Amino acid sequence: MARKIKQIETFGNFLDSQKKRKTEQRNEVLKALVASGKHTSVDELYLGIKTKMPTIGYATVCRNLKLLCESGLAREIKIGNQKSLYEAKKDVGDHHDHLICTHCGRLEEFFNSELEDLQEKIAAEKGFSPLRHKLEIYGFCRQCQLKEHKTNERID
Amino acid sequence: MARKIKQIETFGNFLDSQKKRKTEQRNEVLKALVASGKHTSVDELYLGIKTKMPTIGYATVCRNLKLLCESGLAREIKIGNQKSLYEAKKDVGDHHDHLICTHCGRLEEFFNSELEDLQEKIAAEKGFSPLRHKLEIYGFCRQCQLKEHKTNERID
DNA sequence: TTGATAACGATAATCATTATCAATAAGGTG
DNA sequence: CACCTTATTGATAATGATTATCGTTATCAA
Repeated sequence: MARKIKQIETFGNFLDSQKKRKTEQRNEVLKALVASGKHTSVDELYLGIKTKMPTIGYATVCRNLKLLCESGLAREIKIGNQKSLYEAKKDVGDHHDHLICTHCGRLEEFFNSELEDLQEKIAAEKGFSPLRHKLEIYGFCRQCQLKEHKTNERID
Repeated sequence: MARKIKQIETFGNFLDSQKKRKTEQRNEVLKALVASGKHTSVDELYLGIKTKMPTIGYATVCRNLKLLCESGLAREIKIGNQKSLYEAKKDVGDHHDHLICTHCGRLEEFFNSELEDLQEKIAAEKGFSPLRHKLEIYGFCRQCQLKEHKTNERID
């Protein structure tokens, strides 16, 4: 077991560069996130890691997910007041936007380079030097369009 | 005093259509938001309204700001874990996106129809029927680019 | 090996927002 | 107008994810 993951080394280099220490917990959080392969809540990761490392604390998982985001290996998805979701990036610099169904909560990713270029252009026109962005498009997914014919969307 | 604002009537119609009651508090919240003419926090609106209506409660301001959003007369801006900001829309259906300076917090609005169209197209390709979206572009504004020459910001 | 201290685990604190609930008032009805 | 139903209010407690705190533990450079 304990298959080596290429991200472990990247993370290690990041920790070195920041003069931060390497710990079992940090590796476990990274491995759990990569293994999940999806948008995952802190709770789910916490419970998963607890089976291998029963002593780990919730705050440690939170702290180290934030650290992974700083390292560029993970990304936080935060929508409104909902709890944060985290996901591992396939590569540093990987990026995508989100389509969110307001009816069933389905979350779909997309990437469109035309859109990226256009945003770059718009920011430049306003004198901004853009670093990153967050685009969420809300609507009804295909399934919910079929199932529901009312359009009286109500969010609360 | 009490200059009539055209939004009062629109809001009244909305309340009628939803079989909700017209109250002094609802009008005051709407008027305060329109008068502020900017992105305003609940606290600021609450304190402002309190000078004219000392008995109003914080929860009432919160509730009615949400209601104004439902009516289409206002919009909520929520970034990360920060407290919500609200702004009056000039017209129902008015929409814009945001450029946010990660250094000084400057918030700038923009609207680009090409961008809107492209998003519509992308959503349709994925089978989504889009209702609204939220785009935030983070980076350095012009002033902060001049002041700061370090580029130690993380890109994702 | 060891000392300084970063990181940990457990838990309390934070803080914007939401829920609760008794009192009030909107607005329809007679 | 007086009455009644109940939506809305104001005050405050509850919520809940996240962050801060703090004593203990573990990393790692010397």
